[in-house]
Amino acid sequence: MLPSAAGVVFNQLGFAEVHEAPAMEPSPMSFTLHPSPLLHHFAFSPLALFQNPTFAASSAVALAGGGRLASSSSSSVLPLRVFEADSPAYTSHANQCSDGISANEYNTSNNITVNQKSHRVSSSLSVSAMRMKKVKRKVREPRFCFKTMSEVDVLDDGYKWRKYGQKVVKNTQHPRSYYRCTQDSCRVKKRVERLAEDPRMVITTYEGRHAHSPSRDEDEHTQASSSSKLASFLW
DNA sequence: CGCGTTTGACCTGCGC
DNA sequence: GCGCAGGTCAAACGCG
Repeated sequence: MLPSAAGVVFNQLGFAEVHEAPAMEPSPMSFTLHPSPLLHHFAFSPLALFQNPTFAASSAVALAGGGRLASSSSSSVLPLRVFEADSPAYTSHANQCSDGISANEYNTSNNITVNQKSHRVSSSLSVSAMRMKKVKRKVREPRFCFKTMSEVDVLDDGYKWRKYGQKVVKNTQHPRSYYRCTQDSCRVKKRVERLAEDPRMVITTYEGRHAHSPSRDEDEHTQASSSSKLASFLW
């Protein structure tokens, strides 16, 4: 762990982890997310997660998404790392998230090896690497992943998901679940699994980009809070 | 009855 | 070519 701003550390995987102080306290934190032009590339807005009670109750949060994150208890603004689908940085993070490769197993020198081995899963082989192999690959949607400490597997991110599969992944105790957005024309998918090293941590990987707004039916009618306005601004 | 979950079968791509 | 592993499909089932 590399210490950064107060309450925020970058772990070995390069994720920004936001810790409550002390970590035992269950009281929710609130965050201000500064919108980034890159946010719209992703399947959901991290802000919505932070506004969600389930998510906010997590004592530790790690993100690999767009934008900048600022804790309300301090004025410091934490720049989050933004990954594009074909970038090596994204690749390494996506692979680690979705394929359970631990930080110990991973280093930059074996980047290509890891990519090639699991490109079908992550589909984030760099263009040059793909040309090298002269293999035609299906173009995948932008993906990113994050992890949260949570008792529940599926966090409410404002969208409606339908589970379409579950798979036991090799060398892990916990199955990986596959979800698809229930919206007809929407092809966004997400995978949910628990970290092998720490089952308290939930890894969520989003693939694709929603072509619609969140379907939080009743809430939209009953709540006219400024936070929801801000959320819709970000979507 | 409609919608969501479960789960075994099947498909696909990679490494050997 | 074969085996393995991840990803998806779809029928069966459960629940409100």
